[in-house]
Amino acid sequence: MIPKKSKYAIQALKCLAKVYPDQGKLSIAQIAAEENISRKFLEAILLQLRHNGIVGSKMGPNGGYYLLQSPDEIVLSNIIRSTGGPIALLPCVSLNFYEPCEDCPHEELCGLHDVLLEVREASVRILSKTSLSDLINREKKLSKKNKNK
Amino acid sequence: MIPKKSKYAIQALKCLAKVYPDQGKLSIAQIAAEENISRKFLEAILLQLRHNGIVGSKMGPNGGYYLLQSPDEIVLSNIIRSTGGPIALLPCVSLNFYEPCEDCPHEELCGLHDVLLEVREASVRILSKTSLSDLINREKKLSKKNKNK
DNA sequence: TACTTATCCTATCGGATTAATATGATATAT
DNA sequence: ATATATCATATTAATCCGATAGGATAAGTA
Repeated sequence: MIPKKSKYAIQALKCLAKVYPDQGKLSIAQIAAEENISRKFLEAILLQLRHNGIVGSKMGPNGGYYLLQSPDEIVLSNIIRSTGGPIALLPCVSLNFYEPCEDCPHEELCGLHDVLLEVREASVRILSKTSLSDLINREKKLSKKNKNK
Repeated sequence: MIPKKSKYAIQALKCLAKVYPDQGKLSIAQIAAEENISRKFLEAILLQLRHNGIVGSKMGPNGGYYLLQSPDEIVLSNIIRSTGGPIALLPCVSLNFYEPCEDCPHEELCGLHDVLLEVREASVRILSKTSLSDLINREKKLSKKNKNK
């Protein structure tokens, strides 16, 4: 499971992506209201995203946050990792939260390790080819599909 | 991430699978020693696996635990679920730990939900086709590969 | 300059979960 | 009977997560 932090980060970035081209900038308060996220918690999240080079910010009146890359360059795997969310099912197969199993003499001989590597690769494959733009497009399609009913 | 409980369960069942055909039975103490797992913790885990119909047990001297199905019928997804390990990345896409997102008006219109469903399906596809026998076979292959070096 | 608006930053809190233990009851071989 | 093993429930200690507090800093505006 990924933490709420990662989920909120994705939601917030989706908001920023929607206003991207026109020097799109939104304040914490605006995003928090739009997505029903605790204002203070979101503040911490956006700060972290800034430290990870995903968003930029401007202080003062009329300030706010904005994307540093185009919405189709920002992919889910990157967002999840930048906010401390693990993708792998065990630390021993995690890229960013790697920790060896105690008493596993040879990781390379462990069958479970081997299978869970495959699982991680399958997950990352999907998450790293899905960008913010893709997310938005998906929602457009889903909404069309739903109207036809 | 899955809890250690699930990982230990898989290790313990792999032990039982290795002694399966000949009315294979092992005591908690034997498994705990073999796999370096806390004896008492393992006890709780095996109890849970019994309640989930995966192993059977016999009390008293010469007692112990044994598999109730053949090792190639017991798959990883089942073990993980039986020990409380979530596979999905968010509760809203989990089969066994489902919880709707608060303030997500229509789950079916959520792009993230849509993507994470794909991720879960990819993961489950692998985990539900990998049995204890497969795990053991994998380890044999890995060990051969390693000798050739 | 004074004031207001917004981000920056660090510290902290309560609650939940996790991994592990403790304790004693129950069953079954010899 | 006694020793050996599982059964069952309760408790602990540590960690993590989601959220909050409070003040510092920067930038626009009158």
